[in-house]
Amino acid sequence: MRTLYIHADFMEFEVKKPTPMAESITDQQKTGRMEEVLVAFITVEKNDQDRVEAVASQASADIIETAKKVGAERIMLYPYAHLSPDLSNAETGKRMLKEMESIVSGEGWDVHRAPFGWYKAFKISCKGHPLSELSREIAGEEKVDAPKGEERFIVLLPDGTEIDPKDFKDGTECFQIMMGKEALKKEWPATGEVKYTRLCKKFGMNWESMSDSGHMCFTPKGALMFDLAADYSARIVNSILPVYTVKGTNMFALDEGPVAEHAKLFGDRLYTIKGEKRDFVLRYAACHQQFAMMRLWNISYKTLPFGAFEVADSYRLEQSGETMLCFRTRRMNMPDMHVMCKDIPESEEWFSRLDERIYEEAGKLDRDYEMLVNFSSWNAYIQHKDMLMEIVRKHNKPALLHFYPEGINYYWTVNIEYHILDDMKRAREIGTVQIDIGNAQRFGITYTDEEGKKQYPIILHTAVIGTIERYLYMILDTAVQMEAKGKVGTLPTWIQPEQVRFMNVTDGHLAKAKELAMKVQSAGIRVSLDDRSETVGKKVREAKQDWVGYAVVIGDKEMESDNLVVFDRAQNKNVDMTLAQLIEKVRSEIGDMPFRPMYMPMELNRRVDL
RNA sequence: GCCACUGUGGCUUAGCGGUAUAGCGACGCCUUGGUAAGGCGUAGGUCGAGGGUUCAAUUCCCUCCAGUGGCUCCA
Repeated sequence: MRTLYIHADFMEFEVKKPTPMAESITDQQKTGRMEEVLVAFITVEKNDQDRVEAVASQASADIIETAKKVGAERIMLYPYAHLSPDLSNAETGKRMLKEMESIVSGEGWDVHRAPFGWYKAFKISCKGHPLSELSREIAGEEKVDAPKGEERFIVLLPDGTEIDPKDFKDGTECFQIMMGKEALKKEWPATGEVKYTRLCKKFGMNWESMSDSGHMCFTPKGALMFDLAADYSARIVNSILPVYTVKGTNMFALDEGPVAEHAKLFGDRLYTIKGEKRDFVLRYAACHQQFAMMRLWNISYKTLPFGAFEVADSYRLEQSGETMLCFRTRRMNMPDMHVMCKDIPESEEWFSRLDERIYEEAGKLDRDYEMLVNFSSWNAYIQHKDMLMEIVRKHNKPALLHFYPEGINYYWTVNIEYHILDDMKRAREIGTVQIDIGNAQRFGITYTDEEGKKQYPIILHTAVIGTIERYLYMILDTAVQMEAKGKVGTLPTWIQPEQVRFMNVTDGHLAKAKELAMKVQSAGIRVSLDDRSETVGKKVREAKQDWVGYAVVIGDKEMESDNLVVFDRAQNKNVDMTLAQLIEKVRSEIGDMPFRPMYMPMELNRRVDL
């Protein structure tokens, strides 16, 4: 259906002569006039024929909403065949208009339906304000997954008690805020100034204005941090179980059955592109690729469980007004692992282990999670209750259980969203783990069991540190919160773009500074050299602004002695140490975290201003 | 997507019906300086895009685009 709305001072019409499909009308119905009216010109299309009720209710709702918004007092429904080349048959058209008339009047509106199938003359006076003319296309999609029943929430305590969220007053601030938002539909608390974007800019993480909304670009510092986080995500999964690392494409044809089915379950937010012959969906996680590969693998029960892993560029068409730097993007990078398990008990065992690791990784950044546990049905809760109780007891914290309306065919049965409380007092989901019982069958992934029979594995989905972007968000937010407490904001040493910077006092000290920098660099540390002809004060100022971990001035004193005066950002003071001690200190802080060399020249004199 | 606000050189920004501030940065010269900005100078902008009102629009109005905040959404 296509519609055109005009908010008018008045609208009047008069029928001229009938067309062959004209409805029979009385003399009284041959003219009509309304004032302060929203006129809806309506074209019923062929597509609407098999779903008159859905279209009529959607269109009526939209008309009423618009009428309220513009402040119209009355509504006129005006059949108007000229908005579409693809008309429905006359029967459908008449039925649609009558249906809409009854819905709109049922809502208490003064409504007038102009006769169908007559040539009419009309006079209209459009108000001309911005919303006074609007057009719509109404698809009237049948809601395939129409929720049956209500969603509900329960707070599950470590002692096994189940509490209604509105009666639960304990738990962390994060838990209360998450519960308020999710279960009690409370508004977020008032937010302060958004501070993390300052750090995004400082470290070169920005929107790319020449792309679609929600696409980020990273200049060298950000690119380096990004890659280090991605390296780390790979290291984590490989330390958990045997992992097959793969690389895939990011687009899949929508005419492939499993892809289409999976897409349907994902709902809107699909990012699609047109190809030459086929239409494609951009993957919203690594699922497609890994499942498409694994359906071809010969898997024995002896090799289970194992993981498949990729840092997958993933795409979701988030609403444009909803994008948020490093947190909600249309293109994101998900370190996505799927764990193939032979049965439910094995999947629960590994679900628990992944949960543990997810908490551990937040802990390494001094952050803590609260759990939002989603169930696709009450039965799923009963089925996994023992596992969940074990998890809740282990963390000794409540979990907010969310039950989706029954009867929706989700691929997962249970998933946990792990939320942190950020500087703006918002609960933000970072990590996740899910149990998937649907996709093995959908994609035809099987393993051979002890008796030589084909079985469908249970698949766990997990992003242990969340998307790379969100992990960076958590790191930057942690730094923002340090500053909020009056401390100097720092990044963990391993992910600092520049761990050490040397700066010479005069030209005469440059060779020495460079020599020391090279030594530090060869120890596997990112080091820069401020060789510009600037004053020491200025160099130090900029080193501090750049959040360099350790800054060392090289002058006459350092020419003569091995002792260095090192500015230590974390302590925010100067510390005396030798070069060997400095190297040892930085290396031990990096520990066994990933290392990459700098993504830009060592010498500041050579650097362009980014 | 909806509502509100914002959009001025690479960045931060002043201003306003008569084509525009300043700082940082860049570039040049001087300065060889010891832990958060050394000095002087030069270049760089058709004030987000399009349309309208006007003798004249960066300034007022409309539309669009982009960003920010809130809402909604987040199988």
